[in-house]
Amino acid sequence: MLGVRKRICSPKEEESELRRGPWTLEEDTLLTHYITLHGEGRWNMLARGAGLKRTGKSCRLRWLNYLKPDIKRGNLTPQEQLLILELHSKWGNRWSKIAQHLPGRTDNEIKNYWRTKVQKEARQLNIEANSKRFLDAVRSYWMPRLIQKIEQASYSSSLTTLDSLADREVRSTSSNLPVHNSLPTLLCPPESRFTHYSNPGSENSFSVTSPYLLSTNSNTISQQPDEILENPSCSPLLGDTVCNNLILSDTYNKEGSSYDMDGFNVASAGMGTHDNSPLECQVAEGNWVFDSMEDTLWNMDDMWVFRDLRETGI
DNA sequence: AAATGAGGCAACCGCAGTTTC
DNA sequence: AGAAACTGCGGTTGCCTCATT
Repeated sequence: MLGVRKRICSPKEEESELRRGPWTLEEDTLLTHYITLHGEGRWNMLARGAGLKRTGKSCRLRWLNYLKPDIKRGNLTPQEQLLILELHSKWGNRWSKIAQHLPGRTDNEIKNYWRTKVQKEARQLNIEANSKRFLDAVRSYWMPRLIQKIEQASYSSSLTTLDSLADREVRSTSSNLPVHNSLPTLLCPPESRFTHYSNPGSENSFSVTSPYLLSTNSNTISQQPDEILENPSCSPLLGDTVCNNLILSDTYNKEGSSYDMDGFNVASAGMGTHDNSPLECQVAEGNWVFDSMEDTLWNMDDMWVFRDLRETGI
């Protein structure tokens, strides 16, 4: 495709000068500075304008996957992992589409996560990662485990909150904060494909009737009715009873509310009963990342359970 | 201490769709 | 209108780091 458009130099000349491989700090600075002044877009022109000996593609990739200010760093949170699993089960390898629902995460990062973590586990278990069997396992075992992790983290954080309140001698004023009587028990017999949580001590009890479908727009999560409705296949799998104070999303709000990402639903404090209203979450931004948690989706318990699952032939 | 292997991730490639001239 | 350039996406590669032998 030889250009009709004006070129500063011929493609061959240009190509011979092009740099490849890892970006240097100087290149990063040049790119960031140029984009700060002139904005994104027209990447080939931008590359030349910034004085970078890189292709426009390379600049775009570097910016979108690494330099852009709102990019999140660090391990994926259990919530994010859960969302990835759910959305992947729905859309497959549509990484950019999935990434749109995880603010600050890039398609590349999600793709890498899937390939290094999820596919690896599937390989080790001799299951095709895109098979229905694997999908069932993910939905029946690993998603609940993640939810459990999320709730446990929530529980810990609420304890921490209470402790810190106590330290400040104001605990008595916050007696309305719910305290879990017990952690949820995962009751998930191998023969069942459904997920059940129970927390006998909790008065709050909900039913999950649809996938944990959350969509994001900027920094908010909003339920997207169409997407949920177009995915009836997910509902039966997740139409399970969940007790306790935790549910990720589910019944979309017919009034069309949206939720703050920071409020992404690990419902703990102040949760009412489920009455088809959107569930809200009291997890503050600082708790969104569970540093102490394993960054991997699977742990040894998961593996043990899954081997059990294999034997039972799901 | 050196060699080896695995994991993680940034970057590249090829293709398809869109935009620009 | 059509060719060229641009953009975005998904798949793949290769390099770096760290753990293990």
